[in-house]
Amino acid sequence: MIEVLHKIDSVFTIDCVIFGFDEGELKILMIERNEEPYKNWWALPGYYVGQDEGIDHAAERILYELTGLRDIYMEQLYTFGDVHRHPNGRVITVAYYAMIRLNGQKDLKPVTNYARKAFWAPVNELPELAYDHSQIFKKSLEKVRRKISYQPIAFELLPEKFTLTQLQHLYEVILNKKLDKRNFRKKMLNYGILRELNEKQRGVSYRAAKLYKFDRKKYMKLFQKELSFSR
Amino acid sequence: MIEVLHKIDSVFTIDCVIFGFDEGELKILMIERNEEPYKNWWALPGYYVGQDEGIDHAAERILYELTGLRDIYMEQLYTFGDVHRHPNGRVITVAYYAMIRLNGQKDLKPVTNYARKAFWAPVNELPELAYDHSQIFKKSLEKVRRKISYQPIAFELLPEKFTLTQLQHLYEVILNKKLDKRNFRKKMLNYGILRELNEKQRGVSYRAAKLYKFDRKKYMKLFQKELSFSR
DNA sequence: GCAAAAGTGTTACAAATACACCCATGC
DNA sequence: GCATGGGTGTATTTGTAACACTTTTGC
Repeated sequence: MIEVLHKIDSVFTIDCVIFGFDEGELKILMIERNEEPYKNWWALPGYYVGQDEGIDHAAERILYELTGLRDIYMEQLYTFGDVHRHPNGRVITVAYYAMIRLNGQKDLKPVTNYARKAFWAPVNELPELAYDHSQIFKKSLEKVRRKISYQPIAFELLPEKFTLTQLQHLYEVILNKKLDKRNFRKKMLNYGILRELNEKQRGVSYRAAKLYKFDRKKYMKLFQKELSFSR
Repeated sequence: MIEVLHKIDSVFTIDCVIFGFDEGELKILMIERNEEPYKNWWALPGYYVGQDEGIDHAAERILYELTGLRDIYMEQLYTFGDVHRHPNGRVITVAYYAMIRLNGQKDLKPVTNYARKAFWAPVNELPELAYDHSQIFKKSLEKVRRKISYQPIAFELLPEKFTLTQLQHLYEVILNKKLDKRNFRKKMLNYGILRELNEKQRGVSYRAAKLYKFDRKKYMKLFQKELSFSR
């Protein structure tokens, strides 16, 4: 018989990985920290979980306080609990992630002064982040890559109306590979989850493309049939 | 500006979902609790995380203390943090899962007396479990179902040497559907990750089947090529 | 010889891939 | 008229699905 440890309190936080797509680039929502440790460093929006709140709810609250974004549906990614991940001692964090539409630049205004500012950063040009946030970011990018191959999460990132080429570019950016135009369009249209609109692009100096909408209802009907863009 | 909560301690635990396969049934490792709350109830092996240990390490320690099993590689499943999931107050738990081989009945001997005993229970006949463990179990079963469709985790559950029929039965049990014998064998052998042995089943009262081994090296070479048994 | 499971191939259909040219528009 | 991206079809290959009978073995 070995002696059993008794109840031990730990400090507990949430970090949010929020993806956006803008100017043909995949971006991630960052804050600039205004407190020690890692003062002035870039970090994922994250903070302590309250004693009396569920963690899903805490994630939404924290994201709002640090960035001003509300009502973002996030999913849990992973929990990070290395002993030395936080310089002040044992802090366990649950990472959440979401993909959102950047239509017309939603205002990013931290409601606390724990963050000096919040901003979108291209995922390809990130410096080293505070704590183990670089690792958390890396893991969420892998997750998004896997997930986009079988679920229509790409639509969350695009404006409501989009062209097939925009959609394809987004897939290419996330999967980091070129896709064949004809095959991509054939496959996408075959799923039957896009609704063609009676509308075209405007203001482009070349042939205007048709606009499409993601048809959530039709998608829900297929439901089990998962999309596949793995190859 | 709203006021920001300050550091808040939470109680933090790990729960382990361990799958096994025996007598043609999928089983899960349970303990019978010896302490309040939920004294005498069935529960997943789980306990408090130490102040100075990483959570992955804590998972291994806790599984050992409650069941006597050592060196089981577990993966993280999900973190459960509803406010009311634990009657004694706020307790956040990280669930881990693993699939293991039950060769010759490994001894199950709790090293603490927090568990009265540990035992294998068929997944189809579980009663309601302590805390939210029924929910945790349900989520891990879904995960295993998804994962077996694209990764060779089935081999972890079988004895080292097995027949194709045993392998097929395991897939059928986990996926909860019948598979076609000829197609299954064709597909499996085509992957090239099975090594045929110069050995046959013994002690059966019908035509003895060839035995196979999972060839981990060949699998690692394919690596990216994920197995598919989704339909 | 019979019960019980092992073992085996073909055909039909669906999905994925590779591949190149003309079209519409704004300037 | 030219630059730019929009839009389209076919042939090939690959993978999946459906399907039934003979063989081996222990008793």
